[in-house]
Amino acid sequence: MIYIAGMDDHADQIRKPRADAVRNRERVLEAAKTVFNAGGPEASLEAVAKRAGVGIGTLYRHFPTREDLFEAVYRREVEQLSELVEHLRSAKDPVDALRRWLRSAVEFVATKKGMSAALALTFQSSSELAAFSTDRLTKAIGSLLDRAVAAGQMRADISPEDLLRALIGMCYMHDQPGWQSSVLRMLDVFVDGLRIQTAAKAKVRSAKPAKPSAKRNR
Amino acid sequence: MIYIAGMDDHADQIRKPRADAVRNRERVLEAAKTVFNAGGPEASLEAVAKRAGVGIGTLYRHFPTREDLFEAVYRREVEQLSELVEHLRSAKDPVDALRRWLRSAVEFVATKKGMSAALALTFQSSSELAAFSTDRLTKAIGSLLDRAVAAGQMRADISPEDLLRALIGMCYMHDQPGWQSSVLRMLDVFVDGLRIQTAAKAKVRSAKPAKPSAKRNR
DNA sequence: CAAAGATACGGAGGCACCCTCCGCTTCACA
DNA sequence: TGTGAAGCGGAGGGTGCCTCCGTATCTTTG
Repeated sequence: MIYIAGMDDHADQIRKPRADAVRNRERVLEAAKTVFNAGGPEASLEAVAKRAGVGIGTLYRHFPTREDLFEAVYRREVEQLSELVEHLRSAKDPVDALRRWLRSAVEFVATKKGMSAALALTFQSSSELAAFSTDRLTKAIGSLLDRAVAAGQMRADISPEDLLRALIGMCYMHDQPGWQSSVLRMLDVFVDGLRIQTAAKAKVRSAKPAKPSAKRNR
Repeated sequence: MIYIAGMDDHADQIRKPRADAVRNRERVLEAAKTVFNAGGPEASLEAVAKRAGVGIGTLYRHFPTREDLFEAVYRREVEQLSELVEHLRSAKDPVDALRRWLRSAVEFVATKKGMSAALALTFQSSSELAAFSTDRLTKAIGSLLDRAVAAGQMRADISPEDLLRALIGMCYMHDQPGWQSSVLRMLDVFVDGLRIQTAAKAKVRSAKPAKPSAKRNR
């Protein structure tokens, strides 16, 4: 829902927001996206203000707390991720749909650097973004999970929260070389564990065994 | 290896370390354990010094960096965890041994609060503790894993590093209510996924289904 | 035991960042 | 174009990090 000039509120007339305020807010957001993606969620807010060409006071007026700013930056991203479920709803194999969504999530974290920290907030703070993310992502996973369970292909004793936690946890380790392939492998194991084994498919299912015998000891 | 007074180095005589230095080092360690366990690894070092009844300079002389202090506190803990493997080596079922060790690790994290952060370092820094932990824990897991693989009960395409990463990742979410049972459930799923299914055991194996149908949507 | 070094102590001080507050500027509206 | 509401910037007070060095304390030697 965007406010458009000329879209008169017939109720008490409201002053049009000042142009410079709008502009500055946008600049700060843009700068924050860059800075957070580069330096993680601990990055200096003064650096953000500087990069936005704005006083520190201005930054704090628009986003009173660090979380507010973080939230504004990553809310859209989380939404995008959760909407990915729509595309997968029509897939034939519900287990595979879940697997694919999880992989997309990993891809997402790999691309946007601040993402994993944003997701981690889900289980660590009670900010607004946390609530939002938890809700959206839980529902997203829940719908995939339900379908697979209903089809009798997946055990029913795992909640979406559980799965989300596992996903986020694994992605949180995202700064070692090779983390991505490792996580993908783990997710496959995971999904295999969730699956209800039928006699016909009782064989090990692994998507792409990284290397037949993984390197041991460094 | 502890230095004992009277245990003469026959080489160049070495001055006995000053008593106050030894005492202070110990005090700082003790204080740090408390403070880190309470406030996490970001806790104020000045608070540590204060609690130790020592100047900040003294703290820094003994432990030049935050990591040094953290390492000194948690090295012992990690060692203890890795030694737990010895007890499990004799177990009959190698898969179960692995499962048990993982559970112990979770228990460990639940008890010592700074632990999960210490473990997370493993994949995030290149501190000495990180190297030490990685080495010890990788070997610990590796030995359990190898046994299960050799017995033909577990797939071979997962490395100890992978598993460690998954474990740490899941534990990293350790500050929400109910995390522990959630993680335990996840670990069961995980081990199930690792297992090579035989026709005889092709049934879902779940240790203790938390609640038959886990709460969905909050 | 006393003197002499060697060693360690403490905390002041410089730096970076956090966040608040308020005098000054700029904008929307009339 | 005047005017007050809205917004701006950055000084300033607070906290924590870490370094540096004058002073205090300990070990050793005579």
